Amino acid sequence: MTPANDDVTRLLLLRLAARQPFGPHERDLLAGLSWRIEEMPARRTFVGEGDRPKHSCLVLSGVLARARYTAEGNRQILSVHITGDMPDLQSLQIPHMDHDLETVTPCRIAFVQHGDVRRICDASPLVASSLWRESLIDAALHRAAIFRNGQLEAEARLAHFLCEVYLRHKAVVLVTGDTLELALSQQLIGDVLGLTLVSINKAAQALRGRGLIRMEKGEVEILDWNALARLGQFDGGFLHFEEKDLSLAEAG
Amino acid sequence: MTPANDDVTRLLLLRLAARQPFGPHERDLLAGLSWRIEEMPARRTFVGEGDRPKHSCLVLSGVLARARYTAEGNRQILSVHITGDMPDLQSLQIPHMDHDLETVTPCRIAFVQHGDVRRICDASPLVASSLWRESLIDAALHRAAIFRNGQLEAEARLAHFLCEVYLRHKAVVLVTGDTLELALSQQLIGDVLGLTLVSINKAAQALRGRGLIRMEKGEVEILDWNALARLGQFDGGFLHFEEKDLSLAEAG
DNA sequence: CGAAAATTTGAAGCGTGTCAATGGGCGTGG
DNA sequence: CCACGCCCATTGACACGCTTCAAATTTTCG
Repeated sequence: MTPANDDVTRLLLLRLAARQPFGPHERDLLAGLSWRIEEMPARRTFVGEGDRPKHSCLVLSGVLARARYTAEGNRQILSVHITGDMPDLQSLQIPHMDHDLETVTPCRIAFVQHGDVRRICDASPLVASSLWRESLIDAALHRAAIFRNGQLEAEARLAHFLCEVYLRHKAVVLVTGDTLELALSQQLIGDVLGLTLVSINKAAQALRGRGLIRMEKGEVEILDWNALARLGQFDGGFLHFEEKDLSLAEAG
Repeated sequence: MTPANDDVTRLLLLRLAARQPFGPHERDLLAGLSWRIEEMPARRTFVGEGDRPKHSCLVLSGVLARARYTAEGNRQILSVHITGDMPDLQSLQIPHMDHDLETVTPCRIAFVQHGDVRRICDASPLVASSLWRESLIDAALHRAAIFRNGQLEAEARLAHFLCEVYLRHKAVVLVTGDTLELALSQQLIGDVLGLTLVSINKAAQALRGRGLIRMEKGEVEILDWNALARLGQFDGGFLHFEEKDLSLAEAG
């Protein structure tokens, strides 16, 4: 166990144990995983659609996206991932990737072999179910995206997305006050919301005009959480945080 | 074990064992589950957003949908489910429902207690991972929906949806030739695709006009699978069927 | 400092939504 | 048996939100 490996273990435990109490047995199993850590530049596709990965990964820092492309080359971002997320847990159980995995900003990513993960899942139902739960929360995020992109118009979509991103950053303590560093271009947000960057730009200005957010140079500040959540019809419940996390969020 | 219970077990094994070989131990565990079977009329919401269900369910017959509603009362259907699907597996691991579960047509549904399912998961990592896999395929369907609704326009969206529905019906042998019984109103398809029934109607006519489908009285016939799949940019891979299933589909 | 990327703005075009009206199919009840 | 009502499919006109196209400006980074 290198020190780097310990850091990864800490981050993983922080996430998994937040929703399920672990005993020493589970902690040992998780601490026994060996991770390969890799630095990656922005905009690199490191797992492609159709691949059969033999590793899963954990985001240590940076922003990463899952995406599919149309025949015309347009990108639909399926989800955005930050520190503490495991964006390709599904590859553990279903062989072929149905989307790409690409970095948005420069990232530090930790990789672990599928075989090792399967081994600790078999050794402990508690570990297995905690990872299962993570992948179910991932699916809940997908459902939120279907709802948001299908039913809300541009301004509300953006509001909804910012609420989600804010809460998820808060949960891993990447927020100072009500400001979060968000290195997401408007082009990228457009690809998330199924809109063009022109629409995003105008929606962002509308939200600024209403005094709901401040947004500049890769920084977003939530000025009026309640109004933003109402406009975006955002219900944080789908993130399935513990009560303590939610109360924190609502205080924000 | 009533005979009805045996039928449910058979259906469940058909689904789970298709992607993972089971031993007698796993078969016994699954056969030991006790199901409560219920008949339900069309358009009934039997699990609501915010509920904490203590059961999961398996669709025996009929069509069922997961849905969320906007503040204005508009419905976004998150997914459509048919015979053999387990649409609320997620409730096993995440307590609160983030959406409704409602019947579309009259349904026969089998319910099983969460506790019983957890017990057999703890007893066999193989059972656990097969259920986990099911929920991951569910998530893959969500991703397909995000892509489809975000990037394709009306005609292509409808084509994509029909391809998906066709393959899923075929996988559980609910198709005769290239015709499937599909008791889905255009209103409902609109709620799936994030479009109005007017758009669906026009898209359907366009597809008929191109000679790709026949669609009448709750029946859909695929006339030109390849063209339909191309138009809908549909790649069946995300359904993660076995090779045998896929080859069947491609022959269709 | 220069090149590339990101933001901003304006104008015009198109895909969907909205509104409205008609007709058909089917189960219920007189 | 027919009448009624409900749901569904169909069609047309118009409005509106978003896309497309284009260009200027600012920011970022090697």
